Amino acid sequence: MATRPTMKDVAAEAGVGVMTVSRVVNGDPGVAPATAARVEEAVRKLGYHRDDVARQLRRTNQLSQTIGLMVDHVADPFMAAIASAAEDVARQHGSVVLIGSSRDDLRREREVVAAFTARRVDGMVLTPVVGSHRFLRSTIEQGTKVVCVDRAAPGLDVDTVVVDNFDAVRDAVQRLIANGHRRIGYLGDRQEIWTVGERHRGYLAALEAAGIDADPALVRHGLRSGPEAATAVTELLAAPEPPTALLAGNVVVAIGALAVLPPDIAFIGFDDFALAARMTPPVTVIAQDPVAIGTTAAHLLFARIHGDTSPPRTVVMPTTLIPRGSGEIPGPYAQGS
Amino acid sequence: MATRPTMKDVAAEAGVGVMTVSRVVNGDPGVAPATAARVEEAVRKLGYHRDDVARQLRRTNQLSQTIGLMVDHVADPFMAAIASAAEDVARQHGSVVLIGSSRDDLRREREVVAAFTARRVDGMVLTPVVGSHRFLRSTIEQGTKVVCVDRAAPGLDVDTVVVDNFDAVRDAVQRLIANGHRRIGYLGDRQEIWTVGERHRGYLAALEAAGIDADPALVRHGLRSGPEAATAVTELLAAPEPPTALLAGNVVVAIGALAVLPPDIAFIGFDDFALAARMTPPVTVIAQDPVAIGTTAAHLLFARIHGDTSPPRTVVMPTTLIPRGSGEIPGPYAQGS
DNA sequence: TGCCCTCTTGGTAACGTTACCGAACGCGCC
DNA sequence: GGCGCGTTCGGTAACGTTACCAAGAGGGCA
Repeated sequence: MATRPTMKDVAAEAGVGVMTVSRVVNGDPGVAPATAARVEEAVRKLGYHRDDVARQLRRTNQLSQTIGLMVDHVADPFMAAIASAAEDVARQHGSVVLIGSSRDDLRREREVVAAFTARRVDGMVLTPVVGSHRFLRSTIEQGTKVVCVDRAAPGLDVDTVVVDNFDAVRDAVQRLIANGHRRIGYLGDRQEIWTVGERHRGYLAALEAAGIDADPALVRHGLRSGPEAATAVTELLAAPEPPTALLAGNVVVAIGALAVLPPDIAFIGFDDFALAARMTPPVTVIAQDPVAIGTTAAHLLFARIHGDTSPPRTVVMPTTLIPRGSGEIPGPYAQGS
Repeated sequence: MATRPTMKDVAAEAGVGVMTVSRVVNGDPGVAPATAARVEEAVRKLGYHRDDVARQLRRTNQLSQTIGLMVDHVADPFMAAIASAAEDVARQHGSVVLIGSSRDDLRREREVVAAFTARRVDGMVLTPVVGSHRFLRSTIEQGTKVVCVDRAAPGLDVDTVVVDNFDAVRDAVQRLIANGHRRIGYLGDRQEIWTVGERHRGYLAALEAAGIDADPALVRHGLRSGPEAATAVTELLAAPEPPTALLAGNVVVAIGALAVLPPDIAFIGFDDFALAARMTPPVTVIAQDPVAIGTTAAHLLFARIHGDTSPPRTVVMPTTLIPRGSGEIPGPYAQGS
């Protein structure tokens, strides 16, 4: 196994100095075309690739052209779409993306962030988990840019891209109420997650505005997977006074719930998903645009990396309620029924 | 904005030499507890993080604890599952993952691979695109390990993890034929992609074995998105002699096709997807296990990184045909109908 | 007391690159 | 011819870390 060639090897091969090789490799001006050709020939012959590790070390206050992206779980389609969008933007800026999953574990998030900063990322996009993010303080102070996406990090004064979770869920629940439902179930992930908390608040606000007492028996928090959500639905519906409508707080929960949901129960899910329109009945959803969210977050990050020092801002992206049928199933109090 | 502290700063703060700081930071033995405590205090006070860029430079023949993962498109749920599995394995080995998408573009693949090697990754997992991969030769010779996943790279002698694409599709098409279909449509991505070619060959083999002439009018290649697949289905079904059954070569095509597919056309898709069982009719699929595939590929890669020098091998993971209904719709030649 | 051995500690030289400076060369002009 | 200038090139010193070696302190033993 050949050892990796260095500029010195290339220089020797081409009969020039290392500085000339450096200039050619980086496309710097001031090299005679004939010399450059000789160097490029040597580069090809030896299979030389510039070593960015050494390069970054020397160019201390330059950029590493690397950003980090930490999401809850890469396999989650919503997060995957954000990741893909972020990667596209990074590419436009000549950067690559380090990826990591927190799996909703603060210790793991810490480790991922540490691994990122140790690799001198220019900045990172995070979907923060529950807990204190004070450990990010020193990282930020040392110049690493941070943008939060999907979830806000309370106590951390950074750019944030979120959607109008509270309004969206409140409006959706109001819609269910208007369609004649009073016993509306709520299925959500861990309530401590910012997004989840906002959505739950929206649910409660809609009930309160309609003068409906919130029944804790209709609420299930902490659902982390499809099967957990399915079990929760089965249990809710087996209760003495089952709900006539359900709201699912995210797409994982929604898909899990739909696997066992009878077609006569009204249903609205947060996040759109493929084939929602082909279900029986077609599924009404609160749609957000993960590509737009990821793109916006990445643009904010690169603006910071490139010197934007304006005060941190929070961008609220819109959601759209897409009525397809499942959310329009009338409830027992529907007018005219 | 404070500049990033170095070991020298910590050493000055703690009143020790840099070597002592290095030892403490790396948990090396041979430092008196009292001294170590003083250093750790200084580390905390200054918010010091080890600079792995400099570390890697010095430890030239050591590992960078970074691997690359290049897939066609991160947002593709199949690829996202592989990415997630690979990240989990990487984490077990204390490594982080650089991610990149080729988007089926050889030039882009080259750039991503170059960006990976420039960052001295220990190895990479690739889903190679169409084209020659000779440019990987020098990278491999210089010690970067490569594992191909999902698709083989013809002409590249590396570990590869694939599924039995040919057999799986041939068996699925045989099943459609046994159910009375003779005009069976095929919807696929670019035929030049290894996986796609294998699946198409399986389709042709099943037809030939049954003595059915392959009708090119029933075959659509090069479908890169859901909408393209939907259009293709609409066109195929509008033809004078439309197919009575369809086989979709991957999940993106399948989901696109299902958006417009009438319920009386038999259908089998490659790759399982959420809620396939809840469609009307429930969708028969050839399922592969992306988590197992990604995990296997990552394990192979780390085995190589840790010194495995046995000859490259190809691991063929199993697929499972899951009959749910859509693939069992009888055709015009069904017995007893 | 002198010697050796262990424990702890620090100095120095790399790793591969680039920033900074200076040198060599050719050319035009006084 | 001498001088200045632009072009092309190379030497040297960093970047922050670790490998290697060496040195001082302290203790045990002859």
